[in-house]
Amino acid sequence: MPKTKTTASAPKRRRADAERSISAIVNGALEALASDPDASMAEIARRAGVVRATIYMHFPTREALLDAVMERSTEMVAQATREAEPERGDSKEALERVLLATWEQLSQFHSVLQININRLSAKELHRRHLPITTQFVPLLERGQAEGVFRSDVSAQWLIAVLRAIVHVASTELQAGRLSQAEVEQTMLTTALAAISSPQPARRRR
Amino acid sequence: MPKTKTTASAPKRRRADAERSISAIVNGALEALASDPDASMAEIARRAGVVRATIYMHFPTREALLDAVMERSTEMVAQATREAEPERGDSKEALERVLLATWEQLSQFHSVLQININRLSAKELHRRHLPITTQFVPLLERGQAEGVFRSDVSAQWLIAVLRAIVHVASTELQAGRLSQAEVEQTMLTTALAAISSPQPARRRR
DNA sequence: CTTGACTTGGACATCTGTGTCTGATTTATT
DNA sequence: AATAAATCAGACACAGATGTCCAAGTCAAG
Repeated sequence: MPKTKTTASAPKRRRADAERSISAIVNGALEALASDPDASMAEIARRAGVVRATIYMHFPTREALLDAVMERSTEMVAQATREAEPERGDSKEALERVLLATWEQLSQFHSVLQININRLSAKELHRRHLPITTQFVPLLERGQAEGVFRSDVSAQWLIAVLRAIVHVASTELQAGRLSQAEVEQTMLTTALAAISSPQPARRRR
Repeated sequence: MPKTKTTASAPKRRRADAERSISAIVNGALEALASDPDASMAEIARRAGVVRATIYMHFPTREALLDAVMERSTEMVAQATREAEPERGDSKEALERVLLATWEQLSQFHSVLQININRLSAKELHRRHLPITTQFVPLLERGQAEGVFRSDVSAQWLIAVLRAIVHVASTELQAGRLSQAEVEQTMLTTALAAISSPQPARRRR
């Protein structure tokens, strides 16, 4: 019985061990590329506990594998973002919540991001990040409408800035120039400062 | 060959055409790497109007050439920064002035930066950027002392944030998501917002 | 002008990585 | 147990890049 309530539009019926291999490969790739952005297919295969030819059984080319890796990465971040419920509650709090959630994921994937910055055009990169970035749009626009986030620049720009700040926080942490303890706070205050609407006479409570 | 580590302070007496070749090569490399971060030595030679072997006459290895390219790039940015006089005048104005100056340079070198992000460790990268970054320190610390820039985070962090913002502005411009006209203003306001000291009880008049 | 530094053009060896193929073997499914 | 799918192990062709080398020619400097 094809109990195929599987994923997207292409439910290839594969054997169970094939499925296992595929995820082992993608995981291995993730692992290998994290430590070396130019990791070869051989190295990836090694980490996946698989022979190189097996990779080509499922991914016609290296590019295809990288695509799969990227899709998986973005999906995980998108998932985490979604679970942080960007639409719920106070704008600022929601933003902090979501930033923290994506933040944790990003540490794993910052090298994959680097890879994709290099191999994809800026346009393509942007397109593939949509599953993540689009989730921020309603949040930011709501905040803008409420006067909480600044409206003199586009929501798109705010998103770009946020991403940059999260990324730089990750970098500074890894470089040891920020301690584990202070990163999150630092990141959040800076992010908030960067996108908050200038307060002519806002009263804190 | 007892080649003692020749730094900038060891001006080998070369013939005039050698000097010419060297700068042609570095320029060609800059040009080639800008359009393709993985440009081969052959491609670089072609752009420099030189034969491949000539490159090896002056740079023992590809890495050495990349180092030279990087040094030149950072020196140019450092120069532009210096000329913007980071220490002069009102903190905020000085910062804007300096940011605009480096901003113009960065558009040329953002691909070189990418290359170095990949080939160098974060520590090494940071070290080589010192000629630029150190120039920001006095400016930012002065601003912090004046209460203009926020002091609840380190000046180092502020620098990292500024760099990220400049970089993202460059990216957004190239992607066409910001117009030539609005980039600079957007960048400046965001940068200022990100690092300005929070006004706890600023009163409107 | 003469010498030596520099460049050219090309050949060459070497290396690394990708992608293909094949035959033997294991494994999942029915 | 039978069958087909998947993996393994290893060889192979191919491409591209790096770095070396050399013989001949060109150019700058004394």
